[in-house]
Amino acid sequence: MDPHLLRTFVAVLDHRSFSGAAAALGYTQSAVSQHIAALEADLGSRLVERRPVAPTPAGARLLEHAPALLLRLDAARADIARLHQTRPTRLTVACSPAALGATVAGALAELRAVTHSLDVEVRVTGRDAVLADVVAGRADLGFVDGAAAPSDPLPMPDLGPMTTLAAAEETLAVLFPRDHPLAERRAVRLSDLTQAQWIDASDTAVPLDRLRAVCRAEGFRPRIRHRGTDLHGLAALTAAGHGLAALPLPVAAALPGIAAVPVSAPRLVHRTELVHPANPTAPARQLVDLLTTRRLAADAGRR
Amino acid sequence: MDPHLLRTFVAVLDHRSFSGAAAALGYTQSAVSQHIAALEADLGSRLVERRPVAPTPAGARLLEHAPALLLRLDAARADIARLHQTRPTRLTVACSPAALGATVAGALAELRAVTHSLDVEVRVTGRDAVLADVVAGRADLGFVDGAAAPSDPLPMPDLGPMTTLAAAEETLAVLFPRDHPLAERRAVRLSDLTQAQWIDASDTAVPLDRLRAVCRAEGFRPRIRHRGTDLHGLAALTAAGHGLAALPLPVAAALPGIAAVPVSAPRLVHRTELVHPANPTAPARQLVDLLTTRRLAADAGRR
DNA sequence: TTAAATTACGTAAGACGTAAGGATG
DNA sequence: CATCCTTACGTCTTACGTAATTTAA
Repeated sequence: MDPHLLRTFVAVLDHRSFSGAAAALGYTQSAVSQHIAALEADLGSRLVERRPVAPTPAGARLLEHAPALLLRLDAARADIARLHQTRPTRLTVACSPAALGATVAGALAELRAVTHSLDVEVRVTGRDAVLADVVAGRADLGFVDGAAAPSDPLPMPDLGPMTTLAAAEETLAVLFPRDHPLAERRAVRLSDLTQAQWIDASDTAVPLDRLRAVCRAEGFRPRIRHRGTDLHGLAALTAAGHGLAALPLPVAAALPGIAAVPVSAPRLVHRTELVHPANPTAPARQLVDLLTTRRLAADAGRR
Repeated sequence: MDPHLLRTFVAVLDHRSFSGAAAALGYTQSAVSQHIAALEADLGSRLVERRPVAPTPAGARLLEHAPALLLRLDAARADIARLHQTRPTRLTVACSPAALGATVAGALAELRAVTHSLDVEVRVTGRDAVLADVVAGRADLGFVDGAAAPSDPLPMPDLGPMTTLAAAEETLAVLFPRDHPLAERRAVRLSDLTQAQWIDASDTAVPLDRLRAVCRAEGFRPRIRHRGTDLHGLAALTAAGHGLAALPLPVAAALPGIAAVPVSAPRLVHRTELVHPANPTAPARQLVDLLTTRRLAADAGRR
């Protein structure tokens, strides 16, 4: 199970094609064919159904492991690379769309005010890509968002030594089209909406399986899928009646054409967490410190 | 980062010797030396200090990833192997020592009574080895134990698609020597014992870092280390005054020469969880079903 | 018939063992 | 000086590309 073979395996199933994967990876078709054959020989099962290209049951099992494995391999490499990097003058922040709210933007502004000649780059990507970027060292730190019980941490996959820090907690809201019967409500119960039409926008809004988990309920069946990280596009889909979506209230309230209604039950918040490697880069540590002291100040002020 | 190279890397640091690792892995010293050199060239850092053999900082980082990576590689292989296995006539159960209490033993007995010609094997190992055995397919399922708040799950590392099931909850107890001042108490507060002398017996008793985690306190400093899975030996160490240990009360009460005192605060239980792959073998599923119906019966009886 | 995967085969790189060479306690 | 790691080198295996062959929509 050479990582190269796993990488081509994943690419083949992503592209649903041997030749497509070959082009993407810079191999010839033949090499890709040999890779898959080698993996299948090694594991003693057919992994890929050909024409059309699709995973066999064994291939499906392998697909549950291979991406995580490749990610952690990158994480190991990045962890070591961080050791002999010289103190960098650039801070790269990976961020999921709903995490880029006032708290995060404000903290970044404060950081730029405090530091001189610090080049800050913000990459807005899907939730999984944030973690992947941080873990593989393509970003110094990341902000991920999700729904959770108040002061409960978000679940994170185990990809090596990482530290998380609560960055913000906001009211969770549901996006309705303006003419929806519930749009005028002061609040809605999420558990009443399990049978509603939802938009599967796992990169942008709170993923539906997360809603299922925090509500401990089935349902939240998607009607349409939204790819990408475009909040306005998502709002447009909701406004046009394609389905509902869950977002933090401050973000949702600023979106045009929709009604944002706070969630009253179960008691949930929208949570943003900062995640960074256990051995962060210097500017990353600076931002972490800044957010920590901010939180301490806020906590003190609240008393 | 070929898995073979990672494997020798781990072996070298385990054995603190190139030649020792070579013997263990069936290579020549030379091959091991070349493996390490190849890894170091690939990652661009020295990973191993020689004479004496020890990890460099970069090597230490890699050591946080390599074992998990290798384990998951085994997990992937085992997951696929389970697919084309024929319905087996043997059930292999991996079990940590404190998990093998009345509930687990009883369930196994019931299973043997119900099934004909089922060969059951129980492997008692350390906590981590239970997971490794299950994940790598050396056991059909495992029982792990630990301390937790009532009805809270034990934390599990993410090693792929796995299912856990609460198997038993028992009172948590601390082992004292008979002549200890607290030995006659009806109950003790764990939080009062952070400064006591403890035995580091992470394979057998509740690991000290787990106690720190559930108490949210520092302390529980080990005085002596106990390796292996021998409950009676552990009791002997405690009886001789080497230090305290935490175990489930039913197990602890049966040990000779010591006093077992229930823990009253923080509110904690000793928890045993069954862990099995998402695609379990047939007899594993049978045992899971048996335990589930048992729990349902117990829950019904309690009302 | 044609797009697409497999097989055959040649070259070049890599992996491992043997054995000689260094370093270190 | 003895132990243990490294380097040099020879052999065998493996990986990949080119090109011919087979397969399936």
